[in-house]
This record gives sequence, structure tokens and C-alpha cells, in this order.
Amino acid sequence: MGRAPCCDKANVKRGPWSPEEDAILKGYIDTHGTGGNWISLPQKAGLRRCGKSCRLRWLNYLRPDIKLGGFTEEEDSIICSLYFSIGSRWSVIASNLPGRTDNDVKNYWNTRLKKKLVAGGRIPATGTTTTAYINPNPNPNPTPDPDLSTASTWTHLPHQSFSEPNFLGPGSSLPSLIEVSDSSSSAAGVNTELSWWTTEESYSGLSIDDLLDLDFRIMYEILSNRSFSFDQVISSSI
DNA sequence: AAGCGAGACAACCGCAACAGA
DNA sequence: ATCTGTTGCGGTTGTCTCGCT
Repeated sequence: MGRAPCCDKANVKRGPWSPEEDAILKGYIDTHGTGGNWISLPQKAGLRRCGKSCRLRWLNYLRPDIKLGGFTEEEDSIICSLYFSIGSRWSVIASNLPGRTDNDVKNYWNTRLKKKLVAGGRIPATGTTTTAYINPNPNPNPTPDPDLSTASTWTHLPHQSFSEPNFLGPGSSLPSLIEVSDSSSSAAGVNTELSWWTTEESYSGLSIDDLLDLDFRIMYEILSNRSFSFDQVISSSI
């Protein structure tokens, strides 16, 4: 027996919201607030909708501080920076964009921004999947960690599709990368496939915006040496 | 004008996390 | 410590619109 549904699906309306439903929901919340209980709200408000549906409608469309309209270049930049740093954590990314919702950001990324970056060559369109991590305890003299058993404490960078030969082959003017095959952590159930260390810190002074102007593969290299960039993201979202 | 496909956006689903009993 | 109800999240699907043929 599975989990009980959050509402009686046979007696709730589904699909797009009508202007009348929007008005009822907005009017109720303006007057009474959410009451801290979305499940009971539709019944109190007189709506034949699931509580989760009401919550989503309010958060993504009806609440007063919602920002409508297209994304700006600055917002594009922020989304890219955060996505490359923390992956598809849309709620965290959206929290850095006032008035934008996680659904907005997710849709924008999936339908437009990703294509834009692929077209610009910043993200390979296809290839094998690789995983990278940010070391939370950056070593001033980075060397390959022969034992990746500590990988579970690392910060997981987003899964991306790379064309392996390109990704692993830095340009001649760039710091060399060291590839470390990981067997220990996978045995421990940690989803680590490969990790990289850079032997130089040539890019430590660059801003996130600067990073976006660099080749995507190099970004991983830089972030590996700059765990503070991830810390900045987290602290600003709390 | 009708049909079709692609793109954009809205909404749903299932799961995990959390809080309170 | 466990159970139950609720919330929040990310992935996925559905629906609508618009442009092209």
C-alpha cells in the first residue's frame, strides 16, 4: 500500500487556473493569510483545488512580489554562475534573484539559457557524463589526494555532459590538470567518478563574471581551488 | 484557412525533509 | 524513537501560442 494522496483527486479541479480562481485564492490569502496550512486552505477559501496546487499558484504567480517579464543579462549571469557552482538547486538560485521563482528559473534554464550556452560553445551539447567536486578544505599546495574516501564531505558540482577528450585536455597556456581515478569512494557509495586538481592558481583573482568568459572546463579547475566561491553562494542564500 | 511542429510556460507528481504528536 | 501530516523541491508532463508550410 502506497502513501495516501494529499487530496481527493476525484473531487479536485486540475489544469490551468481561471481568473476567478486566482481572485478567490488571492482574496482569501490577502484577508486571512495562508494560516500555515495549505492542505486545508482550499476548503476554507471555497476552492476545488489541491492544497499543493494552491501553494504553487500563489508562490509562482499570485504573490505580490513576483517579477514578471524577461530575464536580464545580469540575471542570466547570476543563474549561470550559480548553476555551475551548485547545480540544479533552483530554489537556491531563485533566492538570489528577487521576485523570481524556482519554477521560473528552472523553465528559463531548460528552455532558453541552456540552449544559449550550448550555441555559444560554453556547454557541450552531448557527450559522456562526468562528476566533479569542490574540496571544502583547499590545500595551498594542491596535490592529488590518493584516498578519496573523504569525498562525501565535498561539494558536488553539477553533472554535466562533456566531450571527454576536450574536457580533460587543457590548452597549452593553462595549468595542467591531474586526473585521479576513484575506486575507494564509489565502493563507499559516493557517486564520484573523477576529480581534478590544478597545480597552479593562476585564476584565483577572477570574479564569477570573469569565470563565465572562460572555457567551461577551466571553470571546474578554478572552482576546485576556490571553495570560497561556493561559500559565498550559500551564505547569501540563507 | 487548416494542419503541424517547436518553443515557452504552467502545472503536476513523487520523494525527501521536517515538525509535531 | 516512531509515526503521521505537511511542506518544499526538482524532474517531468501538459497545455497554449505562434510561426511555418
